[in-house]
Amino acid sequence: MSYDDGMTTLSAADLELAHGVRMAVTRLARRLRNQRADLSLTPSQLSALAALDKHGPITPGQLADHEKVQPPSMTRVLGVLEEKGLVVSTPHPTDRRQKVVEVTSAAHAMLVADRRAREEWLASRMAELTSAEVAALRAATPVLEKLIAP
Amino acid sequence: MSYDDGMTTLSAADLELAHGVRMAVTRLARRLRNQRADLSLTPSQLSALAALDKHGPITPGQLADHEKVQPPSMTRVLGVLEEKGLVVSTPHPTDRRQKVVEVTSAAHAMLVADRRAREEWLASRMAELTSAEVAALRAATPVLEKLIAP
DNA sequence: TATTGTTATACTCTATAACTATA
DNA sequence: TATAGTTATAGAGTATAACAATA
Repeated sequence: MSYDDGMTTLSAADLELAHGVRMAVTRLARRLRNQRADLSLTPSQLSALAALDKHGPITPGQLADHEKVQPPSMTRVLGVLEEKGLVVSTPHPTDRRQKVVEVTSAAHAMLVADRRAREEWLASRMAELTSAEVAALRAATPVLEKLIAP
Repeated sequence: MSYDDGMTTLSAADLELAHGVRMAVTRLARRLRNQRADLSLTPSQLSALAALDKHGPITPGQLADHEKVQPPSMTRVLGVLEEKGLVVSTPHPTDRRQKVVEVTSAAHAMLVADRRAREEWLASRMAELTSAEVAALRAATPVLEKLIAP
């Protein structure tokens, strides 16, 4: 593959492989999303809950920053999630203006089960591959991760 | 890889590979989405425009079905796209209740340029891979496509 | 005085219901 | 009478502005 320093032009072969990778990755990601069970949450609610599960107990302001929404929007999202018993809030240990929210164990279990179900779907699809195809997939996974890196 | 006929249990190794593939594919797809230029369109508008570009001149009703929205919603989306000069509508050739909408050449060029830019970004990322890594990617692409199929 | 979070209010997007034109 | 599309209206969701509590 040619080296692109911003001055040279990418070769047609480079772009053709990039096209194939983009199409395959984009479509498989969509298929995986479609396998998601109906959790009766809006995209914003699910995204906030997953971020909270991943980044541990944080304040609503920090979560709003992470999710790139305004604080009043996060107030509403957290209100719904708390009503559903998916998050709980506790007073901030040192600053009484703030509070700290975290996912409940029920919400964590729900998220884990959902990820697991999608991975089981993918594994069952992979069960129809030849061993050479599985090997190709295994070899490519770290390469895909490397593309994501920076 | 073990064969899953719906009765046997998936092995831990199967699920581990599925986990790695899911993570890599999901994250790379997100990175690719983030590379999208700001086209000043809402997700619904962009999705409808892309579907219209792909599936040729069709009626608003067909487009609403494809996009899984109600006809009145599509009326509004198409109104915006028409105002922006991205779609044009013509009378239906045989049924005067219907009409046919299609993307303008400007909109088509915009979509092509946007895809091209994302593929150039990906190609520039791939330029930092070793030739063995590129080969692994090339070998895995048809496998990813096979997983999507149905 | 500055900051965190909430409440008040407006705007956007999509849905259902009602309407118009045509088959 | 049934169908395609539009208009009227309501329900979510998010934003900005104003407010209350605390640092």
